[in-house]
Amino acid sequence: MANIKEIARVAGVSITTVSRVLNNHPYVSKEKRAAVLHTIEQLNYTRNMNAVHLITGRTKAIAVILPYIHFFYFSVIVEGLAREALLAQYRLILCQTDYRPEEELKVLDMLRNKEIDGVIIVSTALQPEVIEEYTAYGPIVTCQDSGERRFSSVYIEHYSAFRHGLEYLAAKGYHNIGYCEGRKHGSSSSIRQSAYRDFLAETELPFLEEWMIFDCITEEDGAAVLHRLLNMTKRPDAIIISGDHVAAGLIIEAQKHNLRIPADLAIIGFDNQPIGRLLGITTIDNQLFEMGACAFRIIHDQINGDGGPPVHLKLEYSIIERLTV
Amino acid sequence: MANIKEIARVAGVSITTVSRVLNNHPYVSKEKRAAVLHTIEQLNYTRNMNAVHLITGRTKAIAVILPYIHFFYFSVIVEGLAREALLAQYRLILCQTDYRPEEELKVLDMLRNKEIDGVIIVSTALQPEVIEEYTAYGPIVTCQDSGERRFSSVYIEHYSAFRHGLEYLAAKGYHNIGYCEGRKHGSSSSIRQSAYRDFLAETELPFLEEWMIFDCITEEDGAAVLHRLLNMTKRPDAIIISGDHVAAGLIIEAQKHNLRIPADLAIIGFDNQPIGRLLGITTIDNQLFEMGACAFRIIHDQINGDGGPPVHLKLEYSIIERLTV
DNA sequence: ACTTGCTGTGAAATCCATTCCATATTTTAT
DNA sequence: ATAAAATATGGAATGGATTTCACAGCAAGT
Repeated sequence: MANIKEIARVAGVSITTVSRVLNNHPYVSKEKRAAVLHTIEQLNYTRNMNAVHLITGRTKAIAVILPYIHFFYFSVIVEGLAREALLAQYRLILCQTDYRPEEELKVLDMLRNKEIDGVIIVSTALQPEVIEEYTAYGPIVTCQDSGERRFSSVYIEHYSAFRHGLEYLAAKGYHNIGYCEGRKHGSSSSIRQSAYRDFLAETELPFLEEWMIFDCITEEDGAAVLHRLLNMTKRPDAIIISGDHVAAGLIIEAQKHNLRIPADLAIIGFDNQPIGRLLGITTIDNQLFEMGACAFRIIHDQINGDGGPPVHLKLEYSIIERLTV
Repeated sequence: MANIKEIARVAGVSITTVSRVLNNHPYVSKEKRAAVLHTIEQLNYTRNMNAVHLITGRTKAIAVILPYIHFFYFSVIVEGLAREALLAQYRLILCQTDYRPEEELKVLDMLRNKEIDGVIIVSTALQPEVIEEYTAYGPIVTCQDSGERRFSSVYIEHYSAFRHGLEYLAAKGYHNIGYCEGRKHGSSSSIRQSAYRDFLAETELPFLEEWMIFDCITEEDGAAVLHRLLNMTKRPDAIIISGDHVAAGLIIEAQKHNLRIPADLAIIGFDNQPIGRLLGITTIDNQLFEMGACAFRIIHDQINGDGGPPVHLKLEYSIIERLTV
């Protein structure tokens, strides 16, 4: 396979000149440029990018850490990332780590290894302190609210968004409010739990341990929630659910059992998913696509700019009123 | 930043010895190994992987070409890919190309550039002939039925699967069968269209141009389909829809308009999505996760094995009978 | 006529690890 | 005791580009 040296030899110029042509540098005469381009064509030459990466110390690649890709939440964020990456001609390395810390650390090590120019953490099992140690090796952006860390973040305020949802339900006259969550442990999950507990405590609304339902990941988990609700001696009259698809599961199952929404059970979801739009689910929009897009733009700026202080960008959520409250 | 030379100097050994330790090669004395490891620790050294990639000519990275990630179909295939990639300790480079040929070609060029060890094409706008030209530079696997090409593939037989669905509807007594498709142009889309036309022609069932409905991508497109159906003078009594989420949109909208499923309209979907399970949609399961997993295993074998002839792996689909037919 | 600045060109250093080859020492087999 | 094999180690070539530096020629400014 031809290399730059070969091109130089055949074209009768120096290696430097070939490199200049390759990189569109000035100060190459028309004749030599043409000769080089012709030789490149003729020998079917392409640059070995690994050599370029080695000498430049850049790869135009960014790693994305997330646990799974086939969840709506993650896939929309990645969609936002990918759109911007395409525009900026960067590569995204999808590092699906299943929330395994050792795998996530391997990805951060890629930053030390110079394999990548930055890391975008969509969701992680790692502590912020651990992530901070890697800021020495390159820019890192999270899509979680991690406080004033040495790495950047794009986030919505889950505490506030969640409370807003609860206040909305309370204002509509619902006083027995349940709560559905995905993972029990997890940074934004914990924030939402505190918001829930704090709100109920402050407003002196009833709090039952069994009204906090965890591990609701899929549509079918949502359907299962209905049966748990039906078996309760005291049942909530409203429920806040992280994920419209889970809410959809609950609603569809509720229809089968003639439970009226919102008369018997009010529901507010999250993520503003298409299925929620269709079913008329009242939801909290958290700008997932925009979050991905912003995360990319931030890291891109940090890679190509001054590499100044970390950016903390708060996105605004909004409650979309529909028919389930 | 420390490099291997520095480690060798400080540890008082040769560069070769450091490399041996790094790569777990035999023939290094306990003492020297310990000294090297200690120095590595002390100087906080890590390999520059770009140098490794350059000299070895391998990157343990595989590019994945697809148009969007936030569609169920693609995200589940990628989930399958990612699981296997994690096991094999390979990196996936997500190349979301929006079906732009020029971007897809750039990805294939990465194979020439030695940036990646292989390419998995989940869905593409390129012609098979174009893809074949790149097989010279490394292994390529598609998740589409492309015939006996010089690149590998994992696929289900869309023609046969689609006909099977139609036969199933016909056998159940439905004779006016409509058809909902995502993109009008596209390789598996065209195959399904032929299957539809062929079947109707052969069985002499009624064929109306307006019963072929295209650009049904989202749940909401599915809902829109209902309104098109309602406005038809002659309406199909059954419909086959590529994508359960689109079917779900149609079904949910149908409920709102008191159209009974399947009495007024039978529906068969594709992909065996969770939302379909929940709504009891009869569907054709096309093993998306498995398709991704197999695609990865095939390319992994080709990279690390003999690099023999292309593999063409056919996966079996199955009709899952539920309540909408 | 003379400095300054721009254009054009190439030699050589650099990025950093892997690996082939040569050599030295020690162990095992005959 | 001696040949053969295994262990241990390092020198130097290699992979393929970018970039700094030095220098030459030529046009413009004073």
